[in-house]
Amino acid sequence: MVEMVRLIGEAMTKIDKSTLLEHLRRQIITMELAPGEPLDEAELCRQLNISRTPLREILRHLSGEGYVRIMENRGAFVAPMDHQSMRTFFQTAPMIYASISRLAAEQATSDDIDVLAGYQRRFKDALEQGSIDGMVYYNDRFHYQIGLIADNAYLQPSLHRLLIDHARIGMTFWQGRTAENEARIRQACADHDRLIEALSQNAADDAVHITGEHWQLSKDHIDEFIQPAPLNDFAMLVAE
Amino acid sequence: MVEMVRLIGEAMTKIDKSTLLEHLRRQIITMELAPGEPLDEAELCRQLNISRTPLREILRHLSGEGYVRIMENRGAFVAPMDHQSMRTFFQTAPMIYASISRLAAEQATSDDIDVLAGYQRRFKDALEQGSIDGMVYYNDRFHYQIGLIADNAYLQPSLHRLLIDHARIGMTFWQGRTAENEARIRQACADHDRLIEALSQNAADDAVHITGEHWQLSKDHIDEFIQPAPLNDFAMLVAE
DNA sequence: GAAATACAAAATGTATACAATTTATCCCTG
DNA sequence: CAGGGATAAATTGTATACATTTTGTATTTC
Repeated sequence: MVEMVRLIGEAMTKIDKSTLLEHLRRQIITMELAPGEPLDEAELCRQLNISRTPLREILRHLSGEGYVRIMENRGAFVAPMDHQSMRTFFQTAPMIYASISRLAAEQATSDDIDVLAGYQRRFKDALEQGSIDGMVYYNDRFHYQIGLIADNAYLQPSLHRLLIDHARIGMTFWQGRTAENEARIRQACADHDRLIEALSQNAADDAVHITGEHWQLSKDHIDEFIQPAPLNDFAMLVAE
Repeated sequence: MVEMVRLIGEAMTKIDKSTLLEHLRRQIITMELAPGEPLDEAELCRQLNISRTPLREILRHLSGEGYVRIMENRGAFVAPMDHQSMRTFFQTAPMIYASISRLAAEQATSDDIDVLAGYQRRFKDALEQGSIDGMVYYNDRFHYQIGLIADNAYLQPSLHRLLIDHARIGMTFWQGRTAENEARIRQACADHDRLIEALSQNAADDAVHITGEHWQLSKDHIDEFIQPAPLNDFAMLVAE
């Protein structure tokens, strides 16, 4: 919302296309734009201060990246999240994350690490300021950057789609105010530091190991949060 | 080229957008449009008989799928293939192919198998007629369909990008006129039949195994074709 | 009063004119 | 004649008007 106001505030000046893309990506992964929400062309044109032609190209670009779904003659929607995608997510993420981490460790240069450390720094800033949006965004950018370092054009599109939904599924991760969750977030932050260290030393096995722990931390939290509260009424009725 | 003429022939009638997409995809994977080739908007508009606005949206759609690369203010190009992408391809394909096969075997329904068998049938037709374009295209569709059966939205984009380059890297596979290569093509065709059988029985391990052999067959051929002809001049000069 | 149809409003899809950028050509300078 | 820069041509990017499709509403019919 803050971002939005800022952009609308500058609505008079010409804003770069890639900035608008980044703006929309951020709104989607932070769920400021909810999954499945319809994206009205006319309204977005007003908000972003561009005409329909470039907006439509931006929406199709985001569609290609998996942020948006476009239905012929029915417009654009924020990529939906259903039960099926959750199941598939947990099935797929560990393999891709591990592969990307290994490749990134093998490829990483000093410059790569600098960029990565920059995102981790901004992530920590957001953590200190208690900015949930910021944490979600820079955590995403951090892992996205590892994907860039891995430099595998075939795995990247899968990683990107996983990151979109990981950000959205994991929103609760950053929100919880319990002491236990506070500790988990700090652990995640520490994982990042360890991962940077492993990557900078091209220690592939270490990087994969840390990534595994990092994934488990996130997964445990989500499992716990989802913890199905079964409706026992039916069982009580038919049991005896 | 045949396709092209057909489309131009019908240029007067209105052609569906998805048909144009499919047409361009086919031209790209069969290398009728060469990797890196610039795609002139005006010329494509004339050929496809549409105006620039929908063409640009089509090109951006193809860009999202990895068939095309778009450079700001410099137009669209057929996705390039460099040495780096070859290396990455061989590194990545086995893992994704295996995963997709396993998931497809777990998910496959009778209807899925029917569609898959349809592509295999058309593949065989192309094989009988000696249509290289047809073999490349329906082989691609066959494996693409297995991706759809696997029904994993996170792995599909990676599979799709692999299939684009597999079709292009493997073009020589279908062209060779040697007896040995003839046998290899028939083996590939037989693999497809075995794979259909395994998928229809939801035999995941079998499907993965067959996929492994199928991959190895393709890889051996490509290895052999590429067979590096090392430049020994330098070694001779410095050796003694 | 519910269902179906016809009409009206709104949204998306396409064509075209214009603006901005890139690329090619020509001329000038050294 | 090579190198550099200004100008012209070509190409891409954007805005807008119009066409088509979808969606909502009201009316009709049973």
